[in-house]
Amino acid sequence: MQTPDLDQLDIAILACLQADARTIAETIGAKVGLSAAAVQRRIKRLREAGVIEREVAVLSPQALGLSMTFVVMVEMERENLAVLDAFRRQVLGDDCVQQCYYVTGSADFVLIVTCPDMAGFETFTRRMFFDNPNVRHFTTSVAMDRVKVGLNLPLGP
Amino acid sequence: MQTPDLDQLDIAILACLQADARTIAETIGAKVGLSAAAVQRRIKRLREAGVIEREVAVLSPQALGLSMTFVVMVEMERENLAVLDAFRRQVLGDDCVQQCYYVTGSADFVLIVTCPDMAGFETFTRRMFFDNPNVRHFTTSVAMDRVKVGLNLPLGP
DNA sequence: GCTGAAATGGCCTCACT
DNA sequence: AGTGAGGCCATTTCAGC
Repeated sequence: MQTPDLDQLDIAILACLQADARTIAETIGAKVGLSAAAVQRRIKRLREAGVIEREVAVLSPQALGLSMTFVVMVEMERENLAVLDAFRRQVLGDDCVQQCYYVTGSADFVLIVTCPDMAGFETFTRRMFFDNPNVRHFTTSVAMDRVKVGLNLPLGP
Repeated sequence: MQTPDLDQLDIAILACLQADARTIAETIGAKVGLSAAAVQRRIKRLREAGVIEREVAVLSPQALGLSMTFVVMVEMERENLAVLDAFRRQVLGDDCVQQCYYVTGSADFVLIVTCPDMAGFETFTRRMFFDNPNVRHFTTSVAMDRVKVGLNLPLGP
């Protein structure tokens, strides 16, 4: 990543695309005051520059039977690189883990986990935590409501 | 949401689209063993049924100068509906807040926050927490690494 | 260099089989 | 569900600013 000189037009285009990637160039052009061709040229440039990392379909967790979300704070036994890396790999390979952050503070990792039900989550905790001697402690919070699920980054000043 | 009878072909199509929403129907068809038109018919159905909620561009936080991510646990003063709803609205209107979950446990809310820098986060904490008498306590964890940022839901059995 | 207008080409859509 | 005609949209080209 090297060239993030984005003008206001780029920002406006990005705002449209992160709201709806299927917005046609003509519509965007009308909003930002550019021709459709110019919009598409900029989109192509933004893709190649990596400002637009990818374009994805957002699926409904409910429709897929994944109605439960959990926030889990994980504290590791000893913070050496090998242990942390092993846990990273385990997290990356587990489909239940939607997100994982390696953080400062009392916990080492924060996980956002989705499961079909409570039983699924128990199976998850077993394979992820109880079977892992390097996990000292974990704290689970059940998400009663997803107030905000951020896919959009704040744009503009 | 009422009609989640998805067969294996639907699942396979969804897997393609949540990896890359720009995958053309012909390519998907070759993978799953269907004609392009059949794939598009299914995609249309999945969109109308709400299984595909939307299609969005994923932007690079770095490219937009949002290099810092925080996990914040928030504890409210008194858990009455008015206070909680007010906080919800505040969260929804704040661009720094990427995600927010209302959870069980010692904390009431878990926030995922992105800011350009530490100063930006301090400004955020002031307007969101210190200026809010209903916030009893909050704990910040700085994300040193985004190990996994889940946009993909686990598909299949 | 970036823009807008027009021509080309690709993909989606729809009617029909 | 597959096939093919039609239409829409992205892409390229070219001239102008």
